[in-house]
Amino acid sequence: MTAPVPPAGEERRRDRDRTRADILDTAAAEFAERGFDGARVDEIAARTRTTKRMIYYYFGGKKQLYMEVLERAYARIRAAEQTVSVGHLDPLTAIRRIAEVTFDHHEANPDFVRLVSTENIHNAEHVAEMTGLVRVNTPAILLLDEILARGREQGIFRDDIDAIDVHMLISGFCFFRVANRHTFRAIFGRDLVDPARREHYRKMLGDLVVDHLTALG
Amino acid sequence: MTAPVPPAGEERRRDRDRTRADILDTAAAEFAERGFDGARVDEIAARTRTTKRMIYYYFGGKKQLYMEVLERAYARIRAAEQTVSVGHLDPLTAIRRIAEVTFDHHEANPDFVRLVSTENIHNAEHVAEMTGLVRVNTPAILLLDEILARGREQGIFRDDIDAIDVHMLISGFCFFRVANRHTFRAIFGRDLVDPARREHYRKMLGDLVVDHLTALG
Amino acid sequence: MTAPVPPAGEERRRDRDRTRADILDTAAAEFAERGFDGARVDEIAARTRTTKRMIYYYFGGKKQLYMEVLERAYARIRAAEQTVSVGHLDPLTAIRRIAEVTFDHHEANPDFVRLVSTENIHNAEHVAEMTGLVRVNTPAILLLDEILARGREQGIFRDDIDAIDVHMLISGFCFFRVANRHTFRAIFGRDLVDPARREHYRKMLGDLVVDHLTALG
Amino acid sequence: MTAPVPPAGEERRRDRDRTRADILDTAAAEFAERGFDGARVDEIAARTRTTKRMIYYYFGGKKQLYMEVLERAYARIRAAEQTVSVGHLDPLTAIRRIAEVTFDHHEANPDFVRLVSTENIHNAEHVAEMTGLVRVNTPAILLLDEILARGREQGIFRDDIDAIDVHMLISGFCFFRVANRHTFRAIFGRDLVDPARREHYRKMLGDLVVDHLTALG
DNA sequence: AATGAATGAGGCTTCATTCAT
DNA sequence: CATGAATGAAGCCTCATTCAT
Repeated sequence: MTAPVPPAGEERRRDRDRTRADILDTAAAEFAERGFDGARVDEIAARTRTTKRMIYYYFGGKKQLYMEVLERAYARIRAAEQTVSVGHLDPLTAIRRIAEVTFDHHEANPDFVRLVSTENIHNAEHVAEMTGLVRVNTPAILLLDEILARGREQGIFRDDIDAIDVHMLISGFCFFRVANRHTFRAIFGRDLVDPARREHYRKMLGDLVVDHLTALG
Repeated sequence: MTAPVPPAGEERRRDRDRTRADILDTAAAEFAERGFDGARVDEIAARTRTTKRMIYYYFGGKKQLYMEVLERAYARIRAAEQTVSVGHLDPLTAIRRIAEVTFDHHEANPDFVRLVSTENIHNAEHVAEMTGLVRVNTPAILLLDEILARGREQGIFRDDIDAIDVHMLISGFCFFRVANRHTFRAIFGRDLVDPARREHYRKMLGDLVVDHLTALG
Repeated sequence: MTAPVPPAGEERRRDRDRTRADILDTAAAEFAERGFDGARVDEIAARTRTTKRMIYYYFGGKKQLYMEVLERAYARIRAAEQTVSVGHLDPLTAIRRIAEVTFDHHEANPDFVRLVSTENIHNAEHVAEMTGLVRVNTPAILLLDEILARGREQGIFRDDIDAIDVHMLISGFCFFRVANRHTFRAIFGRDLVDPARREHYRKMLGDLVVDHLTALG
Repeated sequence: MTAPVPPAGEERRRDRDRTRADILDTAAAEFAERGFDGARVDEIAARTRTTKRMIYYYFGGKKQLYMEVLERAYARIRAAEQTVSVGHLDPLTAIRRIAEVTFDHHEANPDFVRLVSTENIHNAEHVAEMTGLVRVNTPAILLLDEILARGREQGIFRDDIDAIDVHMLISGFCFFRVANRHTFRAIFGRDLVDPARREHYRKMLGDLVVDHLTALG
């Protein structure tokens, strides 16, 4: 009875979503590559399957496009964090695991790092407008909080460092290594992202955090 | 009534230097505030005692002006580092002192931090062209190197971390705290540069470095 | 529970008419508010129960929509004029009555005034295409003509002023008061449409016409 | 001793002024022809000796250009009015003279009329921003005021009509005749600006004002 | 009869830079 | 040594309209 009529609506929606995603991917690359002001809407359009007009049709403008790119980038890093389950690990191992995941994600997503750098040059004015980012990011803190609490209960962690401090320490290390890679290399002659040194820095970060947390304070 | 005959050559040179310095100061603020692409030559000129034409006259263009700004910013931070004399201090105290000086300089010079962020968005292409920067920056590494060597001799420092790693660790911490202040605050609700938390982070950095260097590795 | 079977044809037609009327009302407001070039098809659609696509479906385009709006506006003002019956009045009273009706209609329909202003900026090119407008407007002149004739017969009206001149005089007064209200107020500080001055101007117009028509010429 | 050096500065200024005037003239024509929203910056530029860029250099933007056009148009009509000296004329003749001057100026400057129509479509928002227009326009009222006062003293003018009312009456007549010329012609078949009818309307206006002012009220 | 998605053409504006003296 | 005037190229965005079902 029900003829296999092409599900026009759905197919269109899929097209629409694909086009949007295409634009978002391209825009993410362009914004990461050149920053907000350096990025060109024409260039994004040219690297896309569609036309410049579609950017305005789907996103409204350069700024809104940038904001969706940024929001998606944050969502992804937090999603990656959520995949690690550390509930069953002892505090030391758990904290090391989190450091490693963060390290890996920054390394794998230099564009995310560059977007965040760009956003800070703009004083986080766009992020400030994104209600929802707080919600998306708090799980990361809650997780650390729980691990730190367990560590303190066991008497192995100092107690003058809170979850946000640990997050800053880990993120700062990972972020700087990727974000400042270029000036660092130009000035000190060392490529912080050289694969040959990857394990060294990955371990260094874990040690660093553990050494500090387990020190006497 | 009788005006003193102007000692033409010298006074002109002084004028020239003053104008250049005026432009450089203004440009530093503008580039730090908005990044390279966001900065406007017109805006720099407007905030200056002179005219836009002079920027081209003295510097050649936006890019060259930016490069001089950047070069001066690096020279200043390294000069600050050179003022500390740690030769007479024991390795632990010396390394703590260096961390503090770096911490203080980043805090006091957020514009430097923003310029370096901007430069990294541009893949350090300008810094790469600045041949003198390596020379200006190596003393910082040499100093650390000497301290680390002393510490290792005394058997109190681990030996799998070199001077550049320590520099990265210290700079990364100080840099992130200032550079990512805005997104961090928007997302986690904590102002990393809040004066009330200044001592906490300053001590945290020192502990961090020392805890790690003195751990067993 | 049992929905009444829709009398398809008629109901559809009614739907159609309602949608058309909805669009026309909204478009009238938008064109009056912003002029032809300032009006936005998107905006009209947004203020409507239907979608932009329907505007093209029912009217063909912006220009045709504008023309229907204009035609309807003219039809309405002339219809209002037809409601007054002055055949039984003496010429003086009749002419005063017509002046008042015109005055009232302009005051009550500033949108009509603005549409006509807009149309004149376009050199009445649309009105010129509207073949029916002449027919719809001649009764107004014929009416005046008849009154003037009676007045002249009675020896109370001068004879160097014809019906079209009187119409121009009355319309001009009423039109200017509404159309140029804004510049007049900005420049001379007087709101010509202030309710407190309404009777003054309404009487002034009647006097004006009568004084002139009954003068010796 | 003083060589006839070309007065560079002055010459340049003259060039500048000529270019500005060229743009203003062209813009006045374009804005009058098509209204604010219908006018095209590109079109103005094309009809000019210079380029589109110069419009932004000299005026800042479309809106500012429009405002300067409008301001100049008002200044000109008031300047024309100031050229008539009516102090020595008896009130009746004086008021007739003013009506004629106004009539002539509207006829000679249809662009002024169209600009004012356009401005009213925009609710006089630009005129409202022009401080100074009030000052430029009040002399016209003061002049009328003085004539009306003299007429009343002599017992020949009614006293329920003030200077602003008279100005409205005269302007309204002149303005409508030019502004609504096109719709009027399309609908009633009469060209109000036909030279053959010029004297008729010019006299009609004078009579109208005088008949009304000298009526018993 | 009705509609959501798409779009080519053109709009206004801004930028770093150079010209001409 | 210094400068006011000028500008080509490119930027972001909006418009009325049509496509494809």
